[in-house]
Amino acid sequence: MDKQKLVVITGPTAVGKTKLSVELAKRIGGEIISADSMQVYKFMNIGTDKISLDKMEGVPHHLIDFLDPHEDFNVFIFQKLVKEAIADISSRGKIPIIVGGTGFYIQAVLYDIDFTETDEDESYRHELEERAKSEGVHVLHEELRAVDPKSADAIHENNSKRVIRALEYYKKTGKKISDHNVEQHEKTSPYDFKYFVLTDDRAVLYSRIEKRVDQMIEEGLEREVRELLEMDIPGDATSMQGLGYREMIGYLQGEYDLDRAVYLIKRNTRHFAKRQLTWFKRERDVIWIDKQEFDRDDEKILKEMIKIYEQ
RNA sequence: GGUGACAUAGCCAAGCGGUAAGGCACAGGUCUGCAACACCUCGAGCGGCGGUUCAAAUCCGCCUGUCACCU
Repeated sequence: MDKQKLVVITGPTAVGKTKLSVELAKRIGGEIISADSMQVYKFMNIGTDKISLDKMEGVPHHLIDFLDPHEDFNVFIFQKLVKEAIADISSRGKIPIIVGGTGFYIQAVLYDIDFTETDEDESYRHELEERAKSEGVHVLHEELRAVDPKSADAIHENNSKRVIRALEYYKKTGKKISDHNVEQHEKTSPYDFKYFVLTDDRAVLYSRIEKRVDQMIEEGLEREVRELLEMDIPGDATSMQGLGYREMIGYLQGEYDLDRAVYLIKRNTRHFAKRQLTWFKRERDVIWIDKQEFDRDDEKILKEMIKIYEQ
């Protein structure tokens, strides 16, 4: 049986994925699945630059605007929902188009990485988090070295999140996460996919980011964040860690003024874009679309993408 | 015009005679259940010229620039 066809459109934030994806969906008979860790949340529209209903132009969008901001979200949940969405879309004879900038999520789908080996019980993780605070991460890193030296080498000891996860994985499965990673990395994709990564000149990208942040402020990001706080969403919720939200909260709580908040949002978004680019550079099987080479003309870019898609 | 202060990397900033802290930005990178997360790596020889000294970013002189005050 032929593999399921799949199109991925990604790239750094503000590169212009959204508009292009709707147009592509219309031309190839596709539906869009968002691969964005923040656009899943309801009531978070301005800061996540969520696509509006009329801009969807009738193209169905999945995994967007459905989750309450109190809820947690992560790759594992994402992966499960995406599989359902893909099945749903293809059952209707449409092509799933995954659009979004969360590289880790895309990878999880494309290579069907297995995250299911550990259960839901988080008590051991909490215990490790406590110990990291009281005894220091260094101790945990040494413990990791004793059971899984490869991971200890790969994970810097300051990176407590990853040290803890590696330890948790070992405790729960009796296996080394480094071995698991190697296994998963060797997997071939169950899909017949085209993985497009949009990019542009760095300076152009950065100025687009700054312009977009200014726009968000004009559109009322402050009000949006204030309303979320009034809904009693804790500042440390996954949703509130999103770019723009976290910084606005600092401002609303009086830690700094609005100018500082805007500066921080711009800076952090630039950093984010850079990290995204770094991520995609090391991914396999990506097709880079440098907007500069197409005179930043969507029509030319679409033609190129469709040409590649039909191969 | 005069008097005084200051001039150290893209920005902020230590240094006070012994061979340039740190922070931010920028750049590069790691990532397999929080990923819009978390984490790592990374630069100059001190405004210019001359002098003192074994040794000067550090002391002296002149020049240039900036700021402050005065006329």
